[in-house]
Amino acid sequence: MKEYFDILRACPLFRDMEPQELKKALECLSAKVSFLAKGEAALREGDPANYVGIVLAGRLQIERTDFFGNRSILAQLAPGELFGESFACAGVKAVPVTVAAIEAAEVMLVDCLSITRSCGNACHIHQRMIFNLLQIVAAKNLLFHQKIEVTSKRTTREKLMAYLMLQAKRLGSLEFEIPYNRQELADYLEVERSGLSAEIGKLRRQGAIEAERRRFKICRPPGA
Amino acid sequence: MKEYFDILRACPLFRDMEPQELKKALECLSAKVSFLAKGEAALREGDPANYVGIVLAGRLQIERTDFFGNRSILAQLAPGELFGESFACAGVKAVPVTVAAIEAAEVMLVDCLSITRSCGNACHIHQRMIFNLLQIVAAKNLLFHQKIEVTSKRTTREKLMAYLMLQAKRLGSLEFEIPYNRQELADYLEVERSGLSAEIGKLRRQGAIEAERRRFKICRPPGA
DNA sequence: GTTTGTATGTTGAAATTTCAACAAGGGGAT
DNA sequence: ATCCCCTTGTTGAAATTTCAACATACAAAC
Repeated sequence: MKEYFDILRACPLFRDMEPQELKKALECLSAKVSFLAKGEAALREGDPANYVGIVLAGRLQIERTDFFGNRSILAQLAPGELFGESFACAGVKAVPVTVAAIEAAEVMLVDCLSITRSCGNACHIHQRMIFNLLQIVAAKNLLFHQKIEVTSKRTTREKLMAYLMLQAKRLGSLEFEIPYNRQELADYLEVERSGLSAEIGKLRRQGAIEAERRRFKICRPPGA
Repeated sequence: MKEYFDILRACPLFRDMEPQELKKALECLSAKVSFLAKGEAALREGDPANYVGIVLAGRLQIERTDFFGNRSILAQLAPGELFGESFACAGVKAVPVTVAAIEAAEVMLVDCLSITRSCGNACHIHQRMIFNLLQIVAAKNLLFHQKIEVTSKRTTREKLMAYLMLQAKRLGSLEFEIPYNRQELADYLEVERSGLSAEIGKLRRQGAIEAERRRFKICRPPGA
């Protein structure tokens, strides 16, 4: 577990914990580490929802595919971020999503009970983790709010601009890179890829944005 | 605060607390109660996000209205349920939603810090509330997951059927009542009201469902 | 009973999305 | 350089949604 110490120190689950405490916490958690190839799943739809996952390296994507094969992307995860924690904390039996690596990745899986159930000797560590978990789950909530805000727009164009404006705001610049390619962006916005490409082309020709692969620049904010 | 004691005992924030403890907790929280007329807002978009609200009576709706006046309904709240807790716990400055009463209602507002900040004398009560809050926020997360699952469908028909199937499953019967009228249902599904009405009519004529105001019956599950 | 207002259903035209299919471009492997 | 695969852009037809407008039904108020 030593090699992951620095990543874990930065993980919000262990926020405000001394190195010593983190070490103790890790002993309590009896975590196991998995290595994932690109495309492999850390959690599959239907798996039991006891586990909290922590991304140690690489990037993963939370997605869900319906009956007809339509993929919907819910969020993307970077090192230090958690997944599965909402399902585990809410006490559902099975996870309704798949968490898949979009590049080679490493994750740590922890039984959620070993976080929330206080152990005898170091109770305040568990309390700290529970409190941190609360903030993490609440922050996830905000992410979903944002996704809903974006996807509730009725046209591809509006969805795209809403998404881009949010990213611009988040990153503090009108020029930025997004973590999705076209297909993934379409699956996040819940629209058709070809229609999205068409709309990007139109906005580009109108001089509202510049777009080159994952790099975007907002030249004229919408409503102007 | 006495008159609300029974509602509060059933509120998940106070789960697994003895009446004595609940009483102590309430002293800590220094809550204030508001009475709301139909249509009045308990929380308005842009308000500071320090407060956790608890519904004491009546029903409220979490909604958000964009630039162009398009309303989007995120969830509906019944007595005992919380609102605003995610924003407060995530530490955002302002709430991005409006919580409005759809009928005369009473709510209790509590500063979130008074929940999460342990006080000197009854620490375990705060710990219990933090733990309960974690489960509540996680459960909210599931609600958003469901909404996203429904609204990610591409056609009005699919959204409607996905929503109805979820309700049927939740309520354990193919015949049930929904909490939304047509306009509200459209705002939840993120579609046009007239298109929704048209689609309901079509499904009715095809014998797939029966629908009368808020009462629905699924006669033929989709895919059959 | 009548009035009034709200909720729901209907319709046709315009706008938009989806779908399928293909073209163009980039990057890596050999 | 060539081949191959993957990503992105383009296009036209079919399907769907939106929009505006109006008809009908229902419930509460007078």
